[in-house]
Amino acid sequence: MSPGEDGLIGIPFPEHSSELLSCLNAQRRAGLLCDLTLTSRGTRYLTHRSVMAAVSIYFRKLFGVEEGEAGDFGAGRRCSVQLDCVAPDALDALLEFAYTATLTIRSSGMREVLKAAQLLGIQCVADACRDILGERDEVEDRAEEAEKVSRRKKDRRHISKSKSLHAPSPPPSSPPLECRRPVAPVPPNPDYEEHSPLAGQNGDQPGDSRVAAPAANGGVRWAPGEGLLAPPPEDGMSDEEEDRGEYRGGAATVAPLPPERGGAPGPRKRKSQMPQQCPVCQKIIHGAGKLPRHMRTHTGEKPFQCSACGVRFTRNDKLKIHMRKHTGERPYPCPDCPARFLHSYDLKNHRSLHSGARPFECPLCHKAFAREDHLQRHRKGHSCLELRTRRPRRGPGPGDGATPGPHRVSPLMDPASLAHSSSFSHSPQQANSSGPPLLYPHNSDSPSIPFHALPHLAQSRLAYPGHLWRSMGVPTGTAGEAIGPPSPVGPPLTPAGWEEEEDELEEEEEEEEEEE
DNA sequence: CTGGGGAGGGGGCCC
DNA sequence: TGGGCCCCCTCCCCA
Repeated sequence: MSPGEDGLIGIPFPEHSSELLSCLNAQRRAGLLCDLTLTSRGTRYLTHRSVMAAVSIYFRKLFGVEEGEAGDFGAGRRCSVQLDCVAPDALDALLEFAYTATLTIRSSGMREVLKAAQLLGIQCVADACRDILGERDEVEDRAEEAEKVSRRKKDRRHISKSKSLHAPSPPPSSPPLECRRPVAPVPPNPDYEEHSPLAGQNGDQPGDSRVAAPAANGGVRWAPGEGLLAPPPEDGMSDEEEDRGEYRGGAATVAPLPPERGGAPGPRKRKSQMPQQCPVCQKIIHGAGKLPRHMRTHTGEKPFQCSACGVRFTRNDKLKIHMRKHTGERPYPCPDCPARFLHSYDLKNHRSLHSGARPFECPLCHKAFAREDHLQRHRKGHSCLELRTRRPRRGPGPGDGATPGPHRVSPLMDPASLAHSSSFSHSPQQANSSGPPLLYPHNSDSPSIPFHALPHLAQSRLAYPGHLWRSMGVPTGTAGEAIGPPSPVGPPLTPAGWEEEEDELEEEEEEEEEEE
């Protein structure tokens, strides 16, 4: 915190967003405070306009949220929307998704949900369905190509620094990704007009606002960087295509994302070792066959049970290690003492005790640690904050904070380095861990959205569900790729404002290094 | 607050 | 392509 400045501290409540969503869902199920009635082929669904506007481009446009005017849909007025072009099951699934962040659908209904998601402008759902169906979004291709270029540039950096708090410069070699406001609805398309969600429908409740949205609204789809696009020809989604999802049959709550994320454009073809994106947390999972393993962290499925004590595990290799406790096997003996360990990494940590090596030094108080996680824990505590002094810029010798050992420790206690720390990952468990004020979950390997990319949310300090970000059409590339207006982020969100100057200098240096 | 052990999860390599 | 195995990182818990 700057001297003499009444710095603001953002206290994270990681559970808030999920609890909020859960509460809203309970209200929806109870019909409480529902100000929107959706009707699909005779089936009515009560819901909340604000929620639908949050997840759906279509409803955002319909309610005038984009233009900042609620029009006839102002607060306190109920309205109904007829969505006969959306199958009831698909609409139900989308509503469940909106309130639970989980899409539960049957493979056979995937295409209906895809159509509904495209009609309503729920991009992330459309993405997931499209991926399962083995279809490709050309707009996404371009975005991913740009992301790939940028990611390569970032990978060149040995210090992972998040620039999420600073307005990034677009990579010169990559086309800028823009988060544009949707343009005006496209002219009516005869093919879509006849099943436009809203055409010619009346409200059916007292006080309802009559919805007479342009017919073409129902036939649009949203894609980042493209505004609202004319609907693709129906043959663009050939019914002859087989479902190629990895979760075939029965209800699918998860969906594998395209291996092309970050990969080569062109026809959809899985490449070995190609990264896949988790449809739940949007995390990129590297390695063939690793996505199902990762998905079990979301589903809680633990198919591997210990025959001795009944403890269950998500992974076979973890069960194998666990079994060592029963067998007494400790395959990693210390050559310097009788100690034996279950894990190789434990042995590695242990051996550093013998050597006395403390390669992990706090750049602020210069205290050295044998283990990196201990250093991280130390830095998360407050003891070091009070001792912080300006870090020596760069230079040789111990304590310079640049290269304190075999592992290069992120030298600054700035938001960027904090964001890089695992405390700011997507994992709710990790996010629960105590730490300095954080802004939103972010991991340099994860597709997080910089705050400034969404100026209307820039004042918020809460983590925002990923599906909402994506549904807003914001490119979910790595931080620094979504190009938005100049950051309106106002008050300092962390007590690290005094380091901003250093950060800027360091960024300049890094840019110079890149140019070299 | 720190040291140490254990566990969860991701990535690489190989089959 | 998926799974096994291993290594590594990080977090949690306890002393």
